[in-house]
Amino acid sequence: MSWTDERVELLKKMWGEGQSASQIAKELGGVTRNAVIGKVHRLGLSNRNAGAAPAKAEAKEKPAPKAEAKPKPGPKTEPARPAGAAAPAAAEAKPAAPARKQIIPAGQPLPPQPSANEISPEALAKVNEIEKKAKKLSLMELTERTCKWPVGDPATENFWFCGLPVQQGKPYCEAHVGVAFQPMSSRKDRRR
DNA sequence: CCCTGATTCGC
DNA sequence: GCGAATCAGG
Repeated sequence: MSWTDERVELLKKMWGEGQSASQIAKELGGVTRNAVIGKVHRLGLSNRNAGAAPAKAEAKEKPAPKAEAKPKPGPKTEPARPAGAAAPAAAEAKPAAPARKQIIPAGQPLPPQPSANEISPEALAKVNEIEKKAKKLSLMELTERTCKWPVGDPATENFWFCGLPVQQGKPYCEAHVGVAFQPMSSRKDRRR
Protein backbone atom coordinates (compact mmCIF):
# COMPACT_ATOMS: atom_id res chain seq x y z
CA MET A 1 0.00 0.00 0.00
CA SER A 2 1.18 3.48 -0.65
CA TRP A 3 0.29 6.81 0.80
CA THR A 4 -2.27 7.97 -1.64
CA ASP A 5 -4.01 11.25 -1.21
CA GLU A 6 -7.02 9.64 0.25
CA ARG A 7 -5.09 7.60 2.71
CA VAL A 8 -3.07 10.57 3.84
CA GLU A 9 -6.22 12.53 4.23
CA LEU A 10 -7.80 9.90 6.37
CA LEU A 11 -4.62 9.71 8.36
CA LYS A 12 -4.68 13.43 9.00
CA LYS A 13 -8.30 13.35 9.90
CA MET A 14 -8.01 10.51 12.33
CA TRP A 15 -4.82 11.78 13.86
CA GLY A 16 -6.51 15.11 14.31
CA GLU A 17 -9.31 13.39 16.08
CA GLY A 18 -6.88 11.98 18.49
CA GLN A 19 -7.06 8.45 17.22
CA SER A 20 -4.09 6.33 18.07
CA ALA A 21 -1.62 5.32 15.43
CA SER A 22 -2.60 1.72 15.71
CA GLN A 23 -6.24 2.51 15.25
CA ILE A 24 -5.46 4.55 12.20
CA ALA A 25 -3.27 1.82 10.83
CA LYS A 26 -6.02 -0.66 11.37
CA GLU A 27 -8.51 1.57 9.67
CA LEU A 28 -6.30 2.16 6.69
CA GLY A 29 -5.27 -1.41 6.41
CA GLY A 30 -2.10 -2.57 4.79
CA VAL A 31 0.06 -0.57 7.12
CA THR A 32 1.36 -0.92 10.61
CA ARG A 33 1.15 1.63 13.32
CA ASN A 34 4.82 2.24 12.80
CA ALA A 35 4.14 3.23 9.26
CA VAL A 36 1.45 5.58 10.44
CA ILE A 37 3.64 7.15 13.04
CA GLY A 38 6.45 7.49 10.58
CA LYS A 39 4.16 9.18 8.15
CA VAL A 40 2.73 11.42 10.79
CA HIS A 41 6.16 12.65 11.63
CA ARG A 42 7.13 13.09 8.04
CA LEU A 43 4.03 15.14 7.54
CA GLY A 44 5.12 17.19 10.45
CA LEU A 45 1.87 16.90 12.30
CA SER A 46 3.14 15.03 15.24
CA ASN A 47 2.13 17.75 17.60
CA ARG A 48 -1.42 17.32 18.44
CA ASN A 49 -1.29 20.61 20.22
CA ALA A 50 -1.44 23.80 18.30
CA GLY A 51 -0.80 26.85 20.34
CA ALA A 52 -1.34 25.12 23.59
CA ALA A 53 0.87 25.06 26.59
CA PRO A 54 3.84 27.00 25.30
CA ALA A 55 4.88 27.14 28.88
CA LYS A 56 8.03 25.20 28.40
CA ALA A 57 10.84 27.45 27.42
CA GLU A 58 13.58 25.65 25.64
CA ALA A 59 15.83 27.97 23.78
CA LYS A 60 19.02 26.28 24.62
CA GLU A 61 21.24 23.93 22.68
CA LYS A 62 22.75 24.55 19.30
CA PRO A 63 25.56 26.75 20.51
CA ALA A 64 26.53 27.63 16.98
CA PRO A 65 23.53 28.33 14.87
CA LYS A 66 25.62 29.52 11.99
CA ALA A 67 23.32 31.01 9.48
CA GLU A 68 20.85 33.30 10.99
CA ALA A 69 17.42 32.13 10.36
CA LYS A 70 15.02 34.92 9.82
CA PRO A 71 11.94 33.66 11.42
CA LYS A 72 9.92 36.51 10.12
CA PRO A 73 11.24 38.10 6.99
CA GLY A 74 7.76 39.15 6.18
CA PRO A 75 6.85 42.69 7.18
CA LYS A 76 3.43 41.75 8.29
CA THR A 77 2.73 40.42 11.68
CA GLU A 78 2.11 36.78 11.66
CA PRO A 79 -0.10 34.92 14.05
CA ALA A 80 2.67 32.52 14.76
CA ARG A 81 1.26 29.46 13.14
CA PRO A 82 -2.30 28.43 13.52
CA ALA A 83 -1.18 25.11 12.23
CA GLY A 84 -3.69 22.38 12.46
CA ALA A 85 -5.37 23.65 15.50
CA ALA A 86 -8.37 21.74 14.39
CA ALA A 87 -11.25 20.96 16.58
CA PRO A 88 -10.28 20.33 20.17
CA ALA A 89 -12.54 17.37 20.21
CA ALA A 90 -15.64 19.11 21.36
CA ALA A 91 -17.83 16.32 22.45
CA GLU A 92 -20.35 15.24 19.92
CA ALA A 93 -23.52 17.12 20.33
CA LYS A 94 -25.77 14.89 22.24
CA PRO A 95 -28.92 14.41 20.19
CA ALA A 96 -30.77 16.02 23.01
CA ALA A 97 -31.96 12.74 24.26
CA PRO A 98 -35.66 13.22 24.63
CA ALA A 99 -36.15 10.35 26.97
CA ARG A 100 -33.33 10.99 29.33
CA LYS A 101 -34.61 8.82 32.07
CA GLN A 102 -33.47 5.59 30.61
CA ILE A 103 -33.14 4.03 33.94
CA ILE A 104 -33.13 0.38 33.44
CA PRO A 105 -36.63 -0.95 33.76
CA ALA A 106 -37.26 -3.57 36.32
CA GLY A 107 -35.71 -6.94 35.71
CA GLN A 108 -36.37 -7.04 32.02
CA PRO A 109 -34.67 -9.29 29.53
CA LEU A 110 -31.48 -7.42 30.03
CA PRO A 111 -28.14 -8.86 29.09
CA PRO A 112 -25.40 -9.68 31.50
CA GLN A 113 -26.37 -7.07 34.00
CA PRO A 114 -26.72 -8.82 37.29
CA SER A 115 -29.66 -6.49 37.69
CA ALA A 116 -29.93 -5.49 41.27
CA ASN A 117 -27.58 -8.07 42.51
CA GLU A 118 -25.26 -7.17 45.25
CA ILE A 119 -22.58 -5.61 43.24
CA SER A 120 -20.50 -2.98 44.77
CA PRO A 121 -22.88 -0.07 45.11
CA GLU A 122 -19.95 2.00 44.09
CA ALA A 123 -19.49 0.06 40.94
CA LEU A 124 -23.11 0.55 40.04
CA ALA A 125 -22.94 4.23 40.72
CA LYS A 126 -19.85 4.34 38.60
CA VAL A 127 -21.65 2.64 35.78
CA ASN A 128 -24.57 5.02 35.94
CA GLU A 129 -22.09 7.80 35.76
CA ILE A 130 -20.17 6.64 32.78
CA GLU A 131 -23.26 5.64 30.93
CA LYS A 132 -24.00 9.29 30.69
CA LYS A 133 -20.74 9.74 28.93
CA ALA A 134 -21.21 6.65 26.86
CA LYS A 135 -20.72 6.96 23.17
CA LYS A 136 -24.00 5.23 22.64
CA LEU A 137 -22.84 3.26 19.71
CA SER A 138 -24.91 1.03 17.56
CA LEU A 139 -24.08 -2.58 17.07
CA MET A 140 -22.30 -1.89 13.86
CA GLU A 141 -20.24 0.90 15.30
CA LEU A 142 -18.59 -1.32 17.80
CA THR A 143 -14.97 -2.07 17.24
CA GLU A 144 -12.28 -4.13 18.82
CA ARG A 145 -11.78 -1.60 21.53
CA THR A 146 -15.16 -0.13 22.25
CA CYS A 147 -17.04 -1.20 25.32
CA LYS A 148 -19.68 -3.66 24.25
CA TRP A 149 -21.83 -3.21 27.29
CA PRO A 150 -25.45 -2.97 26.18
CA VAL A 151 -27.68 -0.37 27.70
CA GLY A 152 -31.41 -0.12 27.47
CA ASP A 153 -33.94 -2.40 25.93
CA PRO A 154 -32.92 -4.03 22.68
CA ALA A 155 -36.52 -3.86 21.58
CA THR A 156 -36.57 -0.14 22.02
CA GLU A 157 -35.15 2.79 20.22
CA ASN A 158 -33.03 3.78 23.11
CA PHE A 159 -30.73 0.87 23.03
CA TRP A 160 -27.06 1.32 22.60
CA PHE A 161 -23.69 0.09 23.55
CA CYS A 162 -21.47 1.92 25.92
CA GLY A 163 -18.76 2.40 23.35
CA LEU A 164 -16.20 3.88 25.67
CA PRO A 165 -12.63 2.69 25.38
CA VAL A 166 -12.34 -0.85 26.59
CA GLN A 167 -10.07 -2.04 29.27
CA GLN A 168 -7.22 -3.67 27.53
CA GLY A 169 -8.11 -7.22 26.96
CA LYS A 170 -11.65 -7.06 28.25
CA PRO A 171 -14.66 -6.40 26.06
CA TYR A 172 -15.86 -3.64 28.35
CA CYS A 173 -14.70 -0.33 29.62
CA GLU A 174 -13.31 -0.08 33.08
CA ALA A 175 -16.60 0.74 34.73
CA HIS A 176 -18.45 -2.07 33.06
CA VAL A 177 -15.71 -4.52 33.67
CA GLY A 178 -16.31 -3.71 37.26
CA VAL A 179 -19.86 -4.94 37.22
CA ALA A 180 -19.42 -7.53 34.53
CA PHE A 181 -16.80 -9.63 36.17
CA GLN A 182 -17.95 -10.16 39.66
CA PRO A 183 -16.59 -12.97 41.70
CA MET A 184 -20.02 -14.54 41.64
CA SER A 185 -20.67 -14.45 45.25
CA SER A 186 -24.14 -13.41 46.24
CA ARG A 187 -25.69 -16.37 44.51
CA LYS A 188 -23.85 -18.92 46.50
CA ASP A 189 -27.07 -20.50 47.69
CA ARG A 190 -27.33 -22.96 44.91
CA ARG A 191 -30.13 -24.88 46.45
CA ARG A 192 -30.27 -27.26 43.58
C1' DC B 1 1.29 -8.09 29.11
C1' DC B 2 -1.25 -4.74 26.92
C1' DC B 3 -0.72 -0.28 25.00
C1' DT B 4 1.19 4.63 23.46
C1' DG B 5 4.18 7.77 20.43
C1' DA B 6 9.34 8.82 19.12
C1' DT B 7 13.48 7.81 16.82
C1' DT B 8 16.74 5.56 14.15
C1' DC B 9 18.46 3.95 9.98
C1' DG B 10 18.78 0.58 6.06
C1' DC B 11 16.25 0.36 2.13
C1' DG C 1 9.93 8.73 1.40
C1' DC C 2 9.14 4.52 3.75
C1' DG C 3 8.56 1.59 7.81
C1' DA C 4 10.63 -2.30 10.90
C1' DA C 5 13.16 -2.28 14.80
C1' DT C 6 13.94 -0.24 18.72
C1' DC C 7 13.39 2.87 22.47
C1' DA C 8 10.95 5.00 26.31
C1' DG C 9 7.18 5.50 28.77
C1' DG C 10 1.93 4.20 30.87
